[in-house]
Amino acid sequence: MPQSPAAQAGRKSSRIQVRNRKRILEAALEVFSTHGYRGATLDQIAAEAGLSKPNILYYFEGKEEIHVTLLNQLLDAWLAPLRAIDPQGEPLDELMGYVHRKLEMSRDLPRESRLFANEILQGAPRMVPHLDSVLKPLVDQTAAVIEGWCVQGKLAPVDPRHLLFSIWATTQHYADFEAQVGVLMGEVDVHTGAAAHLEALFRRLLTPGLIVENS
Amino acid sequence: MPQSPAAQAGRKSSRIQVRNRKRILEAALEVFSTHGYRGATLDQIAAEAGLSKPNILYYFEGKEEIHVTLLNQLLDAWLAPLRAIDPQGEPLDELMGYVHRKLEMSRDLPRESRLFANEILQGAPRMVPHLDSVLKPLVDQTAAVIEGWCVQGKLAPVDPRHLLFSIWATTQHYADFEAQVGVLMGEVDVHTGAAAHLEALFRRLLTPGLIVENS
DNA sequence: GTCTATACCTCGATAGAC
DNA sequence: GTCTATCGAGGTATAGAC
Repeated sequence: MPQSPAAQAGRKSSRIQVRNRKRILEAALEVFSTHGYRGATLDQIAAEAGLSKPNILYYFEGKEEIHVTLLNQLLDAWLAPLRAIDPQGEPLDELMGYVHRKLEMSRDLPRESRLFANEILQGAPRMVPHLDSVLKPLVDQTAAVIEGWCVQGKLAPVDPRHLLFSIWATTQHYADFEAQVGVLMGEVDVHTGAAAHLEALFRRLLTPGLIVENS
Repeated sequence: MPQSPAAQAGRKSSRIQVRNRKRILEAALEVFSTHGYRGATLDQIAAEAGLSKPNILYYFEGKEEIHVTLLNQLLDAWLAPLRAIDPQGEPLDELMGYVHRKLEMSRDLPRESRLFANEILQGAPRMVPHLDSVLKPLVDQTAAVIEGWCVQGKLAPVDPRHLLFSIWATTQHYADFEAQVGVLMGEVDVHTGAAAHLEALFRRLLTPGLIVENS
């Protein structure tokens, strides 16, 4: 009597099982990110994955488990640039590097961005525990580092958390609101313009000792 | 044979009809903004409005018409601060005033913010025509004004459209991602801190002639 | 492991009494 | 104008053959 892979926690999986789970999650990312949790259907995911609907449910207990698995699995990669900030590095370089890496992620991984945006926008019903246990400690830690840089005078005084919000908001905007950006910018190279703009925006904010030029 | 109010285009409406349509739209704003279009149900809207489900459908042709009506009706109020930018005013004051008005709208009208965010995030299927006919001309016009200010040296050189994106993204972030902001900031006064942060962020970007202090 | 068939439910919309 | 009752589509999930 074969047990569903969804139920067998620690058991070893065959290559085909691993491959199918991957295909399902890839398809689910595509569908959930464009239609939201409620708007996505198992039919769409099955079609996208090239499997039958019952076969999907052989690998996952249900729609919700697919979604939660996806969120938790992608959060690590999504937060990698934040973890990569080096407390020993040059403060301005570290933060500007973070801005540009986040912007590149919006360009290269827009589906991930929209997946999280959809979830948080609706109150993060399936992610609050994870936000609390994973994101919050990481942000607290990073905030302390930035705070230290400010005290040392390596950065202009800034509230670390609001700074992070601004970086997230401005960079992810290009992925999350792409429909609107597309209408307003037409066919121009959005990414290059955005990179230059955000470079100016955050460098001016963070550079210590800026004053108005005497004329 | 009574005709549904939904069908009678130009006919005069009774006071009770006006009131009920208002109650339905108010309820719909609450429900659509927290669950998205697909996640919202007529049952929820009916319960929120204190009416029965068929009664809702006496006033509107269907779920979609309620949503479209809501979007088109609220877009005007939502864009008011942008229209309020005065080409004759002091450039820096006009733009900083816009930033603060947008931030106050995120605090006072978070449901409107999330309603639009949900819609645009999923490709704005029911709003692209309106974005094109209403938002785009307004943005083009405002961009020209800002461009002029830059040429006159009243502002630091800046791409007007990316500037607007940054203002929208940073201010609306506090409404759209409130669930995440709440987890990361706890019970502190978010609005006051955000206002101070955005004041610094955009004033530094836009002030002409900033240089690094000689020490 | 994967399929067809189907049970069962939720939801949008309608019928028809009042 | 508003209600109860209900239809039919579409959705998640399961049964059971292969």
